[in-house]
Amino acid sequence: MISQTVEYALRAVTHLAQQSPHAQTTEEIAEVTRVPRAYLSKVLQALVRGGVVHSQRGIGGGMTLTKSPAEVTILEVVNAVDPIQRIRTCPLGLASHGIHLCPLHTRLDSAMALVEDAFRNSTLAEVLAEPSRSTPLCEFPTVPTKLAT
Amino acid sequence: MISQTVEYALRAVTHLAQQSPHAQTTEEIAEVTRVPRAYLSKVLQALVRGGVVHSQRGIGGGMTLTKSPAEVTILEVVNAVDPIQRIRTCPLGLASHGIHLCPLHTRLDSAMALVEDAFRNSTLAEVLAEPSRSTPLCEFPTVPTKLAT
DNA sequence: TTTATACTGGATGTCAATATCCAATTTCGG
DNA sequence: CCGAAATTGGATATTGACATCCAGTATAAA
Repeated sequence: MISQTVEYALRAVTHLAQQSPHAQTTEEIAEVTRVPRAYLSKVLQALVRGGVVHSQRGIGGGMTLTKSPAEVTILEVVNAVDPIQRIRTCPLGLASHGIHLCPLHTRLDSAMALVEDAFRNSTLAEVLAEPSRSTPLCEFPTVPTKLAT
Repeated sequence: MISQTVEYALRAVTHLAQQSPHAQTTEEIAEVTRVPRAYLSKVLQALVRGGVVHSQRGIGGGMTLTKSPAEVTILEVVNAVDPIQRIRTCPLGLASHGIHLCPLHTRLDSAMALVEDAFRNSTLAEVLAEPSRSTPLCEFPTVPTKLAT
């Protein structure tokens, strides 16, 4: 349902948000997010083309978010690499269904709309701010507990 | 997002529901639903294994729903051919996230849950009964007729 | 200006989803 | 029983998603 590429992209921008506004190299991101380095570079390229991420070559360069984490939605990230496929015309090519989908495809598209809305209403800042027992990408709790590992 | 296989499966069971309880051959379903015949037979096999569809060989045989259209949910059909992938453990394999997903993956899984719920609360009978300008799988508006069962 | 660093783009490889084909099997009706 | 109808299962393409590799290019710093 959620492609591997989307999963990778979200991990990458989450790390960029955590380190914002400091640039991170592809290599650094790959290690923290456990994404294959070579493939990650392709995913990041898509994010750059999508305007979500800025890239800077050369020493001291790397990747940064183009906006603050509070302004980047999950949906923007998803759309940059693997857009949600909404059903806009009848998949069977039935002319009479062209604009007004039949009940079946209306339901399927509604489900896609639910996902789109959920992603639209979620920002990277919210993901990082949410109190939780675990921190995104991080093996250990940010707030130390007396629980031994 | 929604795989081609799921789309095909839903078209097939929709047609079976429309013709319920009369058996339909793979060939008949393929024509109406515009699904490649050979591939459709594989999809139907999955539906049979999933208990959604019953198959009968030989002359006069074909495919029928195992239950009435009112009892078959979209989710059952989806689960039979390409189950919704819920996120149950941390995709990064972080031990500390094992059971309690981080906020990022919690959000992604919630979106999948939304889809699952939408599909669970939709039956084939509802899809067929819903007033609409177009009828599932049918090119022309259905003319209200007296049905003999 | 030189050099190390880091992204970019193209070529290529791998694998699962999609799709096709056919022989084998079951079943009904004559 | 026999033959036609219909599904089943296995073998085999084809395609796109995922992944790797490397030469080329841009950039900061010395």
